[in-house]
Amino acid sequence: MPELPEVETIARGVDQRVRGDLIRDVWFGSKREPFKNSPARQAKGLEGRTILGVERIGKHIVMHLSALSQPSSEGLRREARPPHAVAAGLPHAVAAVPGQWIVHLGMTGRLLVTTPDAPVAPHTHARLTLSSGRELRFVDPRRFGRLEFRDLAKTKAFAAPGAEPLQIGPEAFAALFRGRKLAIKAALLNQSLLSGVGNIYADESLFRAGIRPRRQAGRLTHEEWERLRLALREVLQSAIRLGGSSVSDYVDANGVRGFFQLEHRVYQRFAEPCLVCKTPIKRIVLAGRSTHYCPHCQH
DNA sequence: CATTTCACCTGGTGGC
DNA sequence: TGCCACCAGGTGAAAT
Repeated sequence: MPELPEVETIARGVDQRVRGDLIRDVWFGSKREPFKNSPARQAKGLEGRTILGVERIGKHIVMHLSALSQPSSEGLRREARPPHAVAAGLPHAVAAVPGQWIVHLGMTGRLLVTTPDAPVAPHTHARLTLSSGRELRFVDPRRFGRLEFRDLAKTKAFAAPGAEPLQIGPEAFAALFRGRKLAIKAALLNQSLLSGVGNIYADESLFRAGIRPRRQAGRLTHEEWERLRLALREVLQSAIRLGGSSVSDYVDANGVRGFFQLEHRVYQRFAEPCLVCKTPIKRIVLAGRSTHYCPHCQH
């Protein structure tokens, strides 16, 4: 389900509503699927900690947690610092033994802030009771999502391996692809090169850059790489502004759908006329994924 | 090592 | 209404 814009929207929404809150109690609904480390370990890492902030890294949602038994910090709640500031430097009051809860939504995962009495959806795998009276829930029918707790005192800081598409500059972007033989779309989807791009935004950015998805990544011209970098940035930023794409059931932390699906120009528009030239949109399978492009506008 | 394919899951849709 | 094939925003292990 969620790619960079959807994950960003959810992370911002969750951050807004739970930053500074204290996790009173944690409930996990199943023992196996979504847990990279055991539910017991995760509960131990979460309970009694204060949520310092929530941010997106690649397609991961990273919740920064205070050391155990730290009092809920009013200062932090008021400050409303941008999420990346939390990662950049934790305040010394809580820097001793912080931890991180890392949520990956897979295809169908949702992270929702609700009231405790809201009906519990099927496939709810985690419920965090917060001292403010809110509840944070993780719901994931297909169970491709993953939950993990990390203790920074014992492991190195979490970082997605790939570059952030919204930050990367022209030279670094070109360097990702130079010399590679795989299709440019497959390269865009490779999270160890770029982190955050998925099937929708790969197709949409290639259309906007006028590049066919099957082209060899290493054989694009420098100008094409740059067009692609800018198209990708533009498409991701627009999608974030519109709250992401709701293709079937995606909703943000407040249960609200996104609107970027209305801006899709090729994704899931097979056989429909290209919005630029009226040529029917093609659909192929590439890297095992449904792939859409305009045979006239993309070269 | 680079690249491709497939399994992992559930649920929705459309054809018969 | 039922059954079946096919499709879906992702990823990592296994195969090539």
